[in-house]
Amino acid sequence: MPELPEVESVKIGLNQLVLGQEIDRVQVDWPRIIVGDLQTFINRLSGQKIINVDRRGKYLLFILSDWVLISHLRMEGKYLYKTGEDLSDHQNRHVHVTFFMRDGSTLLYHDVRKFGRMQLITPDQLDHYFEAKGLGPEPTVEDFDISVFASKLGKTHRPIKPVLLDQKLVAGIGNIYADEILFRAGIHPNTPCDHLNPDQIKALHQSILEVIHQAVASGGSTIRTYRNSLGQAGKFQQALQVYGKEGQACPRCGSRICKIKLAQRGTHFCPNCQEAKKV
DNA sequence: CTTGCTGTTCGGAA
DNA sequence: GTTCCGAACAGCAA
Repeated sequence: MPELPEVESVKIGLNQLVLGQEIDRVQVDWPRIIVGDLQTFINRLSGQKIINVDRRGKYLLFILSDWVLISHLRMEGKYLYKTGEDLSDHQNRHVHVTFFMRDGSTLLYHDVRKFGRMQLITPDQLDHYFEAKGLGPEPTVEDFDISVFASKLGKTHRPIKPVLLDQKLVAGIGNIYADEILFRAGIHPNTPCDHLNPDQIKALHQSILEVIHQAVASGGSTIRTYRNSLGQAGKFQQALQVYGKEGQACPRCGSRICKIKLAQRGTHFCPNCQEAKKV
């Protein structure tokens, strides 16, 4: 489910719900969710206080007294917060990790496909963790430098879409926003990166900043099942122009939106507005 | 019933 | 270095 805007919305919701809560104990019903030793994970979380909830790319970061809990929601991970009296969803078969708080409330991790992952690291390992993954800059005006972006694009002949997805040139873009960004920039998803001219790179950089910013402001997109931790759907799906619009009229020129498979991912684009650049 | 599709990431093989 | 494929899973549509 979640790309950067959805994770950001989850982060904001969690900060309203669990800030200052102290974890009493943790129950894990699907051990594969946890990276590293399960018992160590459980032991270390007992007694930890939630100082803050942060985000880097699509990674959710629970800043605890002594540890950082890194949580990746992958396709369908969700957090549900329940007060002490509210036992709904405790028996839900898709709840795989339960955080029992000292005040009796609970934080449930719900993940239908069980693809999500959680890992504990120390605060001083945080920078190294993301550096080791090669995670690119946040798509913000402050962090996302166009000259660095242009330089890296010029070094690869790969099609632009999978490059946007691989998190290394810029963090947080997933399949939905990649298609929307390329449509707004008027660039065909199959265009080799080293064929993009300076105007196209400028348009692409600008589209990345704008689409992600607008999606964050809209609380993300709810395509099938996404909800933030307050149970709210996103609103940006109403602003989508090509994703999931196969066969519909392009909002700019009226051509029919195409859907192809590119790097094993469904890819939507307008064959007229995003014509492949001649090589 | 079967097949193919889905918002992600990782690792192995060609 | 790049690309393809499968794996990790469950549910839904055709």
